[in-house]
Amino acid sequence: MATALTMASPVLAASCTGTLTSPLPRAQADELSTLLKAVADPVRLQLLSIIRAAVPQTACVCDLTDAVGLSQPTVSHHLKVLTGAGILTRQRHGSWAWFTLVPSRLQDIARIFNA
Amino acid sequence: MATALTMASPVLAASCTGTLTSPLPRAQADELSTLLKAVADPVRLQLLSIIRAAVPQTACVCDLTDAVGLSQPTVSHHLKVLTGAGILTRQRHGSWAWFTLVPSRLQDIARIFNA
DNA sequence: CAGTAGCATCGTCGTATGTCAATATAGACC
DNA sequence: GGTCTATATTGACATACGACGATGCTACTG
Repeated sequence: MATALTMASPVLAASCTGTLTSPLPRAQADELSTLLKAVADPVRLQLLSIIRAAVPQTACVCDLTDAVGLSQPTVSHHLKVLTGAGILTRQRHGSWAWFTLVPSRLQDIARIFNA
Repeated sequence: MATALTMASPVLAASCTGTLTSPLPRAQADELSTLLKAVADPVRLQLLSIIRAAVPQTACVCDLTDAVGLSQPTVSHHLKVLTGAGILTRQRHGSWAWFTLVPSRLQDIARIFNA
């Protein structure tokens, strides 16, 4: 029963997410809400803020697990949601998984409410 | 069991919602996510887009109910969530309830991901 | 004072979501 | 190969959320 949001690789277009300037058709509203739901969670906001503050905007799961004080599977789940929304990218270096911010994706969200 | 989000009058500070520039404490992440959850729903995005497109950025429940094709109680519920988040204001004129956009509140959301 | 129209609230139901323990997988190192 | 470490997946559970029908509440209208 994996929803689009829970899939690992990005399933949302990296651009063309739309704005609120004109009445949204339901399909586009669904797409936008999927992106917004990804960031509408306190833990995921914390994870994003931590990764964003890192020198290269990158962090591994173990660091993040310690930072938010939740179990490793839970953190892994949240990172999967963010990755599925195209907000993070995942890279394996050895045993570690490094998650990197996709700034343009955050701009997409900002643009929804700016335009 | 009314949560903060379901209350009618705005319960979130109209400003000072924070950004992702530095690691967020959990309390602030909760506050931010409450605001974001309000807009992370396809129906509420549609409602906002419709109100935003209106000439004075205002609409009544009956118009919105027709536009999104859901029951009146459901639309009323969504409007309550948006009002509780400070994104809409409610005004009764006679029998009608007019909901008006609060543009600064949308800017608050944009600012989270711009900064 | 009815009666009606517009909106809000209540109670309920099905589904989605967040969390964890347990387990599986992948890679490093001996 | 065997073991340990880091991460991912699975299954189960409690809670939150979105939808509706039924009902309550106002305010206009006769």
